[in-house]
Amino acid sequence: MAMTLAEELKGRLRAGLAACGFDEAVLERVGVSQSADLRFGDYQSNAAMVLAKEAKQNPRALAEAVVAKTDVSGLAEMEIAGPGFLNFRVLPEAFAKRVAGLCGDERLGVAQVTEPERIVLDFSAPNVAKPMHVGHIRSTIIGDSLSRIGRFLGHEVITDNHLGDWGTQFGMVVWAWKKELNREALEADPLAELLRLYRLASEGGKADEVIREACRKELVKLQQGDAENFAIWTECVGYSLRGLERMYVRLGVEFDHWKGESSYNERLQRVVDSLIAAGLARESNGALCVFSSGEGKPEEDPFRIQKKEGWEDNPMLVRKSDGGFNYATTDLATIDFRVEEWGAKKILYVVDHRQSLHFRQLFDVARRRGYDLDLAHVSFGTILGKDGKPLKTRSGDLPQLEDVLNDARDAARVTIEERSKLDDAAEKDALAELIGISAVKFTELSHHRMSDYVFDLEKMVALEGDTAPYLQYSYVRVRSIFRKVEGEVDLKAVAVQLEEDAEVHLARMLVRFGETVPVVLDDYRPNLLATYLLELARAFHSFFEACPVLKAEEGVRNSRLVLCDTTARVLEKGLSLLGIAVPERM
RNA sequence: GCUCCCGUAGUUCAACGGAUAGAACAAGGGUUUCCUAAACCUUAGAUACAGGUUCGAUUCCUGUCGGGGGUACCA
Repeated sequence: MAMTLAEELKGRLRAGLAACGFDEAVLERVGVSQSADLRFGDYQSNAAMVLAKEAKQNPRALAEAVVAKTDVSGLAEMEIAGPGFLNFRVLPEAFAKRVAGLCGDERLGVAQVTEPERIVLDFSAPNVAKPMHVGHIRSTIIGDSLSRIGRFLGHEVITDNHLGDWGTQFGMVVWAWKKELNREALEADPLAELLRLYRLASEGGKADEVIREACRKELVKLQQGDAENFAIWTECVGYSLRGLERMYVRLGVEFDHWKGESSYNERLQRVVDSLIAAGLARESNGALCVFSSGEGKPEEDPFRIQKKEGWEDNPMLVRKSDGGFNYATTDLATIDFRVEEWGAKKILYVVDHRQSLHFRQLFDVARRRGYDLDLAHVSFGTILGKDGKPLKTRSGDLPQLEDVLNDARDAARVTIEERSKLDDAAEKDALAELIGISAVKFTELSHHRMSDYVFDLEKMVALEGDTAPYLQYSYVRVRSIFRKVEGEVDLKAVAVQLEEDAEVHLARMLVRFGETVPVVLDDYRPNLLATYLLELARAFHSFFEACPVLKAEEGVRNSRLVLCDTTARVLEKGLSLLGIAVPERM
């Protein structure tokens, strides 16, 4: 029922085209989109240019005919521009009507999807043996935001933290644990001791093949059910989970499930058996592998690769020559589980783009096993240092996430001391935590997920410009107005009137919320929502400077209060979809 | 070698195939007896290169150059 302005205009335009004699099939392809530049109106359509070409007519002549037959009265003014664009300039009263509608609308103009999907969202997935580092924020923050947006749009989203609790790093930790564990250190600071053990094995393994081999053997023993290794593993996981939970609480991220790789252990043999039975896997160099299906061109085949000698096989290993399983096996078992137990129709993996080949192989094998599933790798770029080079996971020198969050909080605390209106120290501390973490999250979400991301803590916590605090501040400014309103105002009964440019523009931005949120899921791009919110906040701040609210004559005042209230609600909702909360004062 | 991703102002980032490529930071100039100046207003400044498709290309295709990733027992 909540039709957006773009949809309403599209309907009017199609009716006009029908009146010009175009048939249904043609009308289906006609769209109306937001204009990038307001000089060309609010919305535009290229229908006349497209249709004129097909009908071999003059586009501007066709446009003239369409304008004559299209009724946009009460909604917009139509004009023809450039090579034949149909531009719609929305009338202030139409915006006013829309804003009044938002006033009583819980969903703020965002329609529910007509066909809800059951979507499994796999994100964050840190390794359990190590503390979270900055490299984990992309998946965690993007995934969390996508889950919130998916749910708001009406999808059934199942979030799952697919912990790395069963891989090679555990062979390393177990090996080092047996050799070097310091019980006292473990009791004093379990995560630090676990990290020490991991590094010991990691560094040792780099230099010494014997150590690498020993670690692999410990892993195989663990995976085959060795009691001692399992006991060590259980203890390690317990410590790690407590540390991880603390981070997720701070980040405000929750999961429906924490099903780590280990929970699929008993399924692995079955997966492998079924692959063999289906003729999909065979042995090669001691390992069990899935090879190319032979369909398609070799350069598009994830199982083929060209080396100097020509095209060679590039198989996916499902069992190593030492008998251990690897994560391809686990991922296949995980797909089985998600389909069988959760009825998944779609699975999204929010994972680093470096794993794209793995996912291409995985998805192809799933297809060959007969699944008709929508599988998507929501990949993202690398985190870079200020030198422009990737922060390498293996260096061991990545800043830990906890330190980053603390630094952000502390930087926010300094700014608060300088500028805040608050005086209570505890309140300032809480605000610092909120603003610091919001700033980190928003920095992440305002970037296109595919671009490499320069990690610059100073800029992240600068707290000015295109940042979360800018948005939060605009919310605070609105709330401040409402604390000073005298008397009760029934906003739903107000006649909204838009006179000033700043009012019209703010209304325009408010109305666009309903057109913005749904497109985020088209290509899994929270940054589109982040960008929209910045633009909305900018419109509000300009309005705030140009249009006094409380001092205005009552009718104007009430109309502006509606704009203010709707702005606050859209900001609050939009930020919450990004996983960011708003303060009442700052 | 093959393959995937990325090349946009000095810097960090935007831009469903649309019109004169938007912001922010940094730089310059202004705004506060007035609802929170973490703000507003304002001045400068960019699509790596060469072709192609198109009425129209930052966007799609081809090639070149540059950066990063992946390329069988790591995840």
